[in-house]
Amino acid sequence: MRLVVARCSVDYRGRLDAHLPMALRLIMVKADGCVAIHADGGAYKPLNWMNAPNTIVEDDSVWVVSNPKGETLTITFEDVMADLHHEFGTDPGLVKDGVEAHLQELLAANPDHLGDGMVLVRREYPTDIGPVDLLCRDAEGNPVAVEVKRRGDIDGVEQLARYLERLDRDPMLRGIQGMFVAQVVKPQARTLAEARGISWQEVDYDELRGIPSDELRLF
Amino acid sequence: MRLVVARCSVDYRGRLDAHLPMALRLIMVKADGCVAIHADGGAYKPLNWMNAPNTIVEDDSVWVVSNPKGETLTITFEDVMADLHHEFGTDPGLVKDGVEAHLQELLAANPDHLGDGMVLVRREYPTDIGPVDLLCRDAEGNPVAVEVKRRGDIDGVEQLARYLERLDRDPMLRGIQGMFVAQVVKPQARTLAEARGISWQEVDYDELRGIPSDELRLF
DNA sequence: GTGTATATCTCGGGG
DNA sequence: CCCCGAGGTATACAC
Repeated sequence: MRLVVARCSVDYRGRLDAHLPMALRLIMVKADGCVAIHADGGAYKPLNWMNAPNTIVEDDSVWVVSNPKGETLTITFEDVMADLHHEFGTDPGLVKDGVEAHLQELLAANPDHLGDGMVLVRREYPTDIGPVDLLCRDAEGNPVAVEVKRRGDIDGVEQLARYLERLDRDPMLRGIQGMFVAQVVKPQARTLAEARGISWQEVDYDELRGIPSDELRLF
Repeated sequence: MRLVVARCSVDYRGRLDAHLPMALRLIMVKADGCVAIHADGGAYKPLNWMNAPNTIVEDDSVWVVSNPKGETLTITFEDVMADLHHEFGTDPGLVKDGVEAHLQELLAANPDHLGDGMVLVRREYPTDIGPVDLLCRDAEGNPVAVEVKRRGDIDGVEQLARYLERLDRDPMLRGIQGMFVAQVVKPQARTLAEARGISWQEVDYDELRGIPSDELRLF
């Protein structure tokens, strides 16, 4: 990784045009060739960047970074305060816990949490436009398609509605109900779900995690 | 901005749990207190981060970064290869051109581009689920709701369909037509639009920019 | 490769 | 403050 602290101006031409006036900034060049221009604030997103793969041409006080799509990032240097280089090697990588996939696993192991007598038929039940998260049957044996999200937004309701439209065509699943499940279901999503005849439910991740995996199946 | 190159392990506890094993990385601390841990690859997104506002407690070889929401980022150092500090000052900021808002302005100024005799009624016409980009009337005086996107994806068609559903309930707008406009309309979006009875159109940004602002209104 | 869904999304605007 | 939409979204994964 190369780190350059310098006064510079930057121009990006590509999917849009963007210009950065001359100022002191950090230029970060990673081993894969990607470049990011950081100001001294504003979360982790750089002011400007260029992802790998790309080629960097250093000419005197100007760098031109270009990629195969024809986008270019031009950095014009005025003053270089620091310029250092370190070899990091490949990173062992990140271990995550608590994302949607895990929420889905927990609900699959504890379908009762979604309603008394609810049983799991299949996770990732396929349709011709993609898999629905959980296919269940309720206490009366009626089919229920469950869409799981960490954040319950309007898009997720649309997604579930598209699945339901397809699933309902299957004679085995005729009259299938939809259930939208998330840690937080946003107001817009609630309204749309209700308008579409889809029930919604908020679940607590920590509470779910506290439940031992489906003790009810062990009787 | 403070830049530390060091062997470290990192643990984040908050919206999810995440762990980074010991390895050589860059720790970037910006003037507003936000912290980002970068590996030597993987675009501009850091492996781990914590946004401002937060407090950093440096204790021997361990940093604990915490924010008001109760999230914590713990960095354990083994070897520090570099540690430098620079004052950047506030950045003059980015100038952008070519995003959706500008496309919408250009079309609002030149509704004829969307069809002969098309006139603008209002930009950002409100509905109870959000504003539609442009409300127009065609040469026959029939209402047309226009959704403008830079990239014409399936989501945009869904969005327009939702607006149309609401707008059609207004007696003044009964029978309203939909028009989906983007620089590129993806095949899936075309198919969905046609299935929904929504017309679609691709527009050229540079061509639009070349048109002087609505000369047809000056007759 | 395109298409689809997720994200500790980030960022900005409006109520 | 939250809600909502856009993004040069980036990223992973299926087809």
